[in-house]
Amino acid sequence: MADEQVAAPTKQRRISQRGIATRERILEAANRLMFVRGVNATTLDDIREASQTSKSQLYHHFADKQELVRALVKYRGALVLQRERGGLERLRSFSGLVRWRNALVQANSLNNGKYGCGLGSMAVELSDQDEQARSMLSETFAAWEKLISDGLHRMRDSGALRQDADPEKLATGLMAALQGGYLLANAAHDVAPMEVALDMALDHIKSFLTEPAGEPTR
Amino acid sequence: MADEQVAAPTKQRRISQRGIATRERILEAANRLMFVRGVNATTLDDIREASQTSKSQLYHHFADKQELVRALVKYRGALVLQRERGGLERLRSFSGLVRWRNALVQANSLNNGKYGCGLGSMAVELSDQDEQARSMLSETFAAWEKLISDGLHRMRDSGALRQDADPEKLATGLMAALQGGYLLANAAHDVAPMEVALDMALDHIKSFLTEPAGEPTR
DNA sequence: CACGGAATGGACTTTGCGGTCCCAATCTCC
DNA sequence: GGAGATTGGGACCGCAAAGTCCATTCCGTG
Repeated sequence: MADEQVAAPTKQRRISQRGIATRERILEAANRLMFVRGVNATTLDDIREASQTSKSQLYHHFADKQELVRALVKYRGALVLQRERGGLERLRSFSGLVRWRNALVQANSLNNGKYGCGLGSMAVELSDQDEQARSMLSETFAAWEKLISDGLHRMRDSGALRQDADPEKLATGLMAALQGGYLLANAAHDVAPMEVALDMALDHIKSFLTEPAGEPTR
Repeated sequence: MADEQVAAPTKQRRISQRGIATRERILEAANRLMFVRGVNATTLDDIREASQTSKSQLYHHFADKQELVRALVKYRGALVLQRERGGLERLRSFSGLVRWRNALVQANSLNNGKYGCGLGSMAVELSDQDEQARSMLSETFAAWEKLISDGLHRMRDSGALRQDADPEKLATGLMAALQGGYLLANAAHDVAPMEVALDMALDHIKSFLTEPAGEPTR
């Protein structure tokens, strides 16, 4: 968006392996720090120190803090989607959904509910102040929901889910329960609300099962 | 909490009507600005200007920015609870819940889903950086949920809700759906996800009704 | 109506942090 | 092996925003 590529002779900047590694170190540190402190409360000096780099490196790889944050949105989005793909792309049954729920709950309980969702927190903090970040986050949520709805579609196609179930809406509802659960758990410093929220959403999906399997959610 | 009241002769600071009004003006301005820009992105000068006061007033009424923010947490919490009491304390039927849902959706749709929930946004922004604010917010959420669960208790007592319904869990689930809905709506700049989320939670509650009234949710 | 404390305006100070710059080290390719 | 690039360190700059201070005005009270 900054450079016009027009017909500049050979203007592309070469980038070495070392450079890539540094950039990665910066993003990794930003990811870590901003997860626990929030985006706005994390300074570039914090990141510089944590990533063992220097100011010039930060500005060598990112135009300014906003660009770094945007890169982080992309980075974190990719991480989450990758992780979620692992847990969702083979989803074919309700019990698979329960396992998915349990994994998220367990991960969050390691922090006693603190910090919330890496994407959700950024969405709240950035949506009202960086349109570009907001739209990337919105797309990432959509992709995440699609992983879920694809699984629900498979369940519907295989007959596990009734025909009148709406995978897209069920996925949106589940995502909202997840995000709301993260938020309440973070405020309470306790995973319990997140469990209740996810169980509600799962019960709702369960009500669309063709054979109402009554297994408990954990 | 700052001053020990012990037995100091007559040490309490008198406060005039005018002083109260100014303090109120400051809080009102802070509330407005921080709602749209977020807490950290709003400066004291913004607030000073919007409230038609001066720096000395800000520091006359609040020790520092953190104290102002904490006062805002209390202020906003009181506003929300007051508003919600109006919509929930007479709750006795499922259709009352639907009306409550519609009011929230409509209010949020006026902003096209932007800004989210005044309490939820603060919870995300502050939970990881101000323990006192976090715990106040957590208590406010609990009080809000109690307004809901009280209504559900009344519904259960009157026989509208089955005995095996758990009002507290239903209320937590509904609150999570609401907060998650706000979050997704804010990221998408579209109320739709909030509607889907609330409808899911309401459907879940509906599944506990004794006579499954089939009226649509709007 | 005078006195004291509260309320107010706004200039001033301080500081944290984003952003710039320059020089050195290291790499790459001929 | 040397020219020209990229990578790197870190001092420095500038500004915006938090926070201080004091002179002045307002107002309730004896």
